[in-house]
Amino acid sequence: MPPLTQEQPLYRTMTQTEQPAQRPPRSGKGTSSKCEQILQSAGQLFLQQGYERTSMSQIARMAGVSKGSLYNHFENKADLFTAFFEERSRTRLNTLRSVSQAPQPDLRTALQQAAATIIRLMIDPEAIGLYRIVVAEANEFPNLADTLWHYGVSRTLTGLADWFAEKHAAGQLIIKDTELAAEQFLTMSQTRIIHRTRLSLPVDTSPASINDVADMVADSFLRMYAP
Amino acid sequence: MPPLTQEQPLYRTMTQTEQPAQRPPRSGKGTSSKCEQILQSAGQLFLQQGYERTSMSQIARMAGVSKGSLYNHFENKADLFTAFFEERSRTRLNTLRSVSQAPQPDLRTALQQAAATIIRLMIDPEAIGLYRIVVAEANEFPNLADTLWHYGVSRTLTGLADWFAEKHAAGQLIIKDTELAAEQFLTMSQTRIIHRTRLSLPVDTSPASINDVADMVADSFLRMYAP
Amino acid sequence: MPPLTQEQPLYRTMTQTEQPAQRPPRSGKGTSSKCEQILQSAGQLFLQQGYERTSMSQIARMAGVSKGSLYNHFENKADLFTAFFEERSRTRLNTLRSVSQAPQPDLRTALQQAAATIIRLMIDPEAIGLYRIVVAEANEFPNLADTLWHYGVSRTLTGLADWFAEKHAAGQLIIKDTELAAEQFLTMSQTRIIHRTRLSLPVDTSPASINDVADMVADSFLRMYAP
Amino acid sequence: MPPLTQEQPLYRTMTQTEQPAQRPPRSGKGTSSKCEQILQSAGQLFLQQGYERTSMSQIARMAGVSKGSLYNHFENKADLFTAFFEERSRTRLNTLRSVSQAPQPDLRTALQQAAATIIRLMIDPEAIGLYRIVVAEANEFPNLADTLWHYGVSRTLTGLADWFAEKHAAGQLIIKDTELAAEQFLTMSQTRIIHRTRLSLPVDTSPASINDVADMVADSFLRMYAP
DNA sequence: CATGAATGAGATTTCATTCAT
DNA sequence: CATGAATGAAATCTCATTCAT
Repeated sequence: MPPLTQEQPLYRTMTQTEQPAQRPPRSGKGTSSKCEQILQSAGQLFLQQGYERTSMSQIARMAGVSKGSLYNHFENKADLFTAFFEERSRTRLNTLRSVSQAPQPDLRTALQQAAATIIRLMIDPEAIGLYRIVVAEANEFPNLADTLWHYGVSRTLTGLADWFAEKHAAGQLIIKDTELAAEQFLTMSQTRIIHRTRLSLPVDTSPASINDVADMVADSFLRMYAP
Repeated sequence: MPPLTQEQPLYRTMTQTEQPAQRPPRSGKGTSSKCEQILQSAGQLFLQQGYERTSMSQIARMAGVSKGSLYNHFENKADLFTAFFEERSRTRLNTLRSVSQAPQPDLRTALQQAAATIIRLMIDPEAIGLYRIVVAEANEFPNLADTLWHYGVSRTLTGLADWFAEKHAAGQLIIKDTELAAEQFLTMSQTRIIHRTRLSLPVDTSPASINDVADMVADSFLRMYAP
Repeated sequence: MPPLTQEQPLYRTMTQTEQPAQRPPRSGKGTSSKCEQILQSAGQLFLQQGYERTSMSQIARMAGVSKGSLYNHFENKADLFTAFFEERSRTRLNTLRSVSQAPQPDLRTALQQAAATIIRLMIDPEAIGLYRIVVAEANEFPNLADTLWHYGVSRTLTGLADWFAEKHAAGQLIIKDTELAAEQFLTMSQTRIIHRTRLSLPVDTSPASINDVADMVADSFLRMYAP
Repeated sequence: MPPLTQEQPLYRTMTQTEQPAQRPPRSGKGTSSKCEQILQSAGQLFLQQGYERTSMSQIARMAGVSKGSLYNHFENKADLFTAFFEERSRTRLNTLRSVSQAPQPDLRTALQQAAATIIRLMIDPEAIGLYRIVVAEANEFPNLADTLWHYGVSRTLTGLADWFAEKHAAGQLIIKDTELAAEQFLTMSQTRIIHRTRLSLPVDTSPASINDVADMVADSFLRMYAP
């Protein structure tokens, strides 16, 4: 049996605008529950153990299907993996979109809440798992980063930038490059808690601790951009 | 402008004092070139491919030794892996220590140079590889993060914090919590370039681009902490 | 992460009454000839060479299947080993049951025939092999002795004891403890021939020699228990 | 009562006269303590784990010598193994010799004590281990059985036979073939306790239990051979 | 489509033995 | 003699994938 010789880079990096193919479960039959079942189990295992440590047998066993069935729905392990990743990125990360949509009378409060929301969302075990997978497989599956960026970061940045533009127009903030500001805001929100959680370092993730960091982010941001 | 709220007691971050065991190459016989040869090859492969994708046969082949020899020097694959990681962390990451030691007449220039240095060091392929490994194996090898923190982050933070304390004493900066400030500085320096490099996303790593981010970091930091 | 190294004693000793699990060949699909083929080859090799000296590759080669197939049918080498042992014990040792069932007019002749039958059955190469395996692996696989006892010794003893009870009731023998008498009869039958065969010592196993020992057993037994 | 039929010429049992080579530790240097140290450790491991499961590294480690030293004293693993077995057989099994040497006024008591002594000596863990090794390696190391027989069984049988001859001459027993009687006595002593201990089956080895079996042996023997 | 037995390559690890020092 | 690093063969077991049913 010829083994797959897949040392080649495999996947071309997408541009940020390119839309990842919305995989239909290979047949227009709709939401083939078996397919979802497989993706569900695969996801749990991939997120916990990573790509290499997860075997097709494990997935089949957990999904309650035969090993052969996996190959009826997905070409191979890599295909199942990317399908899982896109599905999870789509369904999970779009929650980040609404970071800046809860209106607050006070600007500082609004900023603080936005930062706190970002922190909470990004230390969720699933978000942490997706991040780890992207970083771990950056060489073998460069496309994952595109997917993550597309569904996760990109929307968040756009949302924040738009919001900052409004505040700039309203005279509450003075920001020339709103997109850079958005990136700064997002980066600063990762101070301490998100960073350490990604490394599995011991860290205080209590609401109080999250609020402290969010306070710091809001204050620093205002010092940087308040009139 | 609202004052920065960083009164919190700074929860215990890590066992910063705890010293990871300085592995002797199993015999005090000196530098045991075979051992280093193995570590060298293992390092190259682990950094490129990660833990699971790297096989002991590959390592033996590249090091020019027999498979059995690997097990005369290291108990098993995991042992070799952690030995490699500690050795590389020690020899490579201590360069981060000197981030803030080049004296500059101008404070802003000094800050900018520090940020630029951080960026340059952290997008070095080896530093990126070490980070990826820690994140990828955070579940299986939680100790890696401790090692990385000990040899890399901890020293940098202490160096920055000491420097900021001097500037505070000199009246050039107003910083109550110098350690938090150091963490902010380090986090902000990761904006855009480091972040995207870690994800293998296309990114401009030219000196000009690095300078731009460093400028931003310096300016923002001054806004946050200048008198 | 290295797999768990399970040096632990593996198998708990059964009680004598507990019935060894009647392994189905993992699927009720019938007689799964592949499975039997494997067991057949494994048996031949285990009996000749013992557990440690027999390799899975050898078994696969002799059975004409791939190495991987062995692990589709049996969890590991130890599992295959115990499966083989139970199957052989069941199919081979139950012949011992009928030791005392050939009716003879003369009691002494009957006893002599019984002893001769025991000797013949127990110096059969396969029975010798099974005994050697049990003794050799008594520490690593304590369950084997239970199996051997269950399928081999236990039935023989019961058969003999029942027979002696009949003769006692008929006044031909005076035996209080029929079970002890059965054990004595069985032990005495092992004098010289069985004993030395087990040790691979040179020994005369001719029918004449067997008859001599059987005579001795019958005579001694009658001296001990005749009225 | 039919007379015991033991007229047969007693086929040649073994090379009882043949003396196993008394290995000198390869150099006339006397009792090279290192050699004994190695044999001691090897013995412990071989007895516990058997031949195949014991590695040369284990032996070297336990003996506190280097692996290379093993090969300075013994040609290879098999050589070390047989050397161990002969040394242990010599030093341990000769205790069996004195089975019948404690004089007792009462013949029945003397027989009972002899049987009890045999049982006690043969369920000693070391004796059990030696027996298991012989049986386990009967194919690979047929010589072990010779050694065991020479140092263990042969002497015991001769001692018993001589003793029985005395009693025959004294008119206390009527035994034509004293050697066969000795073999019967030895075999009967193995009933229940020794047998089951060799198989690691649960068995009562209390002094009371040993006395019961010894009583049974003495009584049976007297019934067989008393005038 | 679903199944699960079959496969063969390759993974980690062990081990008896050698040899230069 | 003693040492211990080095070796290469072989052991057990895993895994992605295929294919007949």
